Amino acid sequence: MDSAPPVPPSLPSSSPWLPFESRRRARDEKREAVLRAAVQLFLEQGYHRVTLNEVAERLNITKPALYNYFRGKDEILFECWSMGAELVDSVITEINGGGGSGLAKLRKLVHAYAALMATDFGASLVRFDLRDLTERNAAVARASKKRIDATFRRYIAAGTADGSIRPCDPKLAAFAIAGALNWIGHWYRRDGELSPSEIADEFTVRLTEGLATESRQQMTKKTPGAPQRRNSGRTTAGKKRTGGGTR
Amino acid sequence: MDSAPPVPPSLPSSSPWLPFESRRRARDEKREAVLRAAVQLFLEQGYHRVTLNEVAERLNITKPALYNYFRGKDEILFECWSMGAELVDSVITEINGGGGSGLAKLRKLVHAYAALMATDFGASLVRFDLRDLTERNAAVARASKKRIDATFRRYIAAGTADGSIRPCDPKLAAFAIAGALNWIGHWYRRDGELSPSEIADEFTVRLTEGLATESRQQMTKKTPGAPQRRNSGRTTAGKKRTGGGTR
DNA sequence: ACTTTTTCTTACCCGTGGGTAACATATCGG
DNA sequence: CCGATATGTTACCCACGGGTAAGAAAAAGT
Repeated sequence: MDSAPPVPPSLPSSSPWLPFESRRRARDEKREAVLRAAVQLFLEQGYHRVTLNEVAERLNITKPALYNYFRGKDEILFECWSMGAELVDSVITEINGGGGSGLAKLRKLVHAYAALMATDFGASLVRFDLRDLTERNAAVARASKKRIDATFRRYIAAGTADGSIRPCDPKLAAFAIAGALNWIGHWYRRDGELSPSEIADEFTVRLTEGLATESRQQMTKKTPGAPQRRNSGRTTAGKKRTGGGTR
Repeated sequence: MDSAPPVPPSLPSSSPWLPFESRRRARDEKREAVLRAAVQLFLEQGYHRVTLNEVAERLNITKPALYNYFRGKDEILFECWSMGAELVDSVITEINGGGGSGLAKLRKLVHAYAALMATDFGASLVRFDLRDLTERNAAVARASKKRIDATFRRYIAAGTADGSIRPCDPKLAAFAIAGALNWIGHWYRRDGELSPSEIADEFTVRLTEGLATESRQQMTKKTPGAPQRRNSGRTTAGKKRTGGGTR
């Protein structure tokens, strides 16, 4: 729990860094506790119906205490949103780091993203209204969303280029897949019949089976390294400019 | 503004019914005008950020005048939602009336539903928060949503039964398809690059190709006689042709 | 022990916006 | 032309909730 900070034992035990660090950590923990309480309430009742008094009450403090950690209600909302965005970002970084065909990467992303949608911070990505944020924060959030969307399209485009995915419009295919995934955040219930892993597994299959070049077959962990291209023509030629976000 | 009531000149002008009817119709037209203005503002800015004064202002009246037609803000929201629900219901009734395999019916539903998501009242189905309604109205809305979801599952189940759809879990398949469709209501923009019919066509293919037993092949354009926009420009670069601004 | 800094509470402000009351004005049947 | 009904306006109420000021209480530093 408390990993000893790199304090040389030769130093007097009165090192000012330890208290400082522990204090900062305590503060961060409290800050995060606020976010956990807030995100739960926001998802449960909706941002506008949750009062800061309620958030504070759940933490056994009073409303003004919250202002020690956040500038205002909308910043709390934004930080919740950011927590979710960071989760997605780390997933993407992880996948980018690994190898595999475009289809393989897409499947990894679908699987992880589906599981994320079943978490509070993950769901907040799609259930919070960016218009509740300040313009500055909203811009950050929009940029984040755009990067995520671009990742879906990039994997799909890469898949059509390497032959693992049939030719299709990456933009619309990404919309369809991301839409189905995002919607999980709206219907998933902790006390429901479906477990997050069940959902993730099933969606991974269902959302990509229509795209794969290799016809239906068990998609094992190992994606065949050399998928025979049934479309031996210059598949890359069909690649449409996807990168260009017009906005 | 005041379209002359269709009064046949042959009838005696003293018929009590015509004035009554025309009056009631005028009232209904105004009521609907309120809904059109409201749904637009709600989608644009979000329910909680729209004031009744704004709605009234757009109609060149004042806030209390709205109370001649609605009991309160939440009822306006509900009526907007209901307009969308009725559109879906009529689509379903139409499809149920016709024949075809489970897959065929599913495709018709996907196509019509996708197009609906690109309309104001259609989008309101998925972008309004049911928790803003009274408990009574929310119950009605939930029931409606449930019926729609059940229809998706029924078509899928019917498809697996008649062999047009491969075996799968109807519940999760319906979630995936409905999710992708519902998400249209969140990203579609009138001034975007994609026309509603393009979206509907593409989603019809993309969302069902993984389910069909018969492998890929052109699914012929036996799309139902939905009044398609004459925007038959084949290229994806559909111009930002957006006709009549209802304003 | 003392000061200083951080944290939290009590008490309050006040803009906002849904909703209402009272009154004015068309509209209609007769 | 005249009441009755519908429709709309001006002026107001007031609950709600985000945000702040001032100071107590608890840690931390010395």
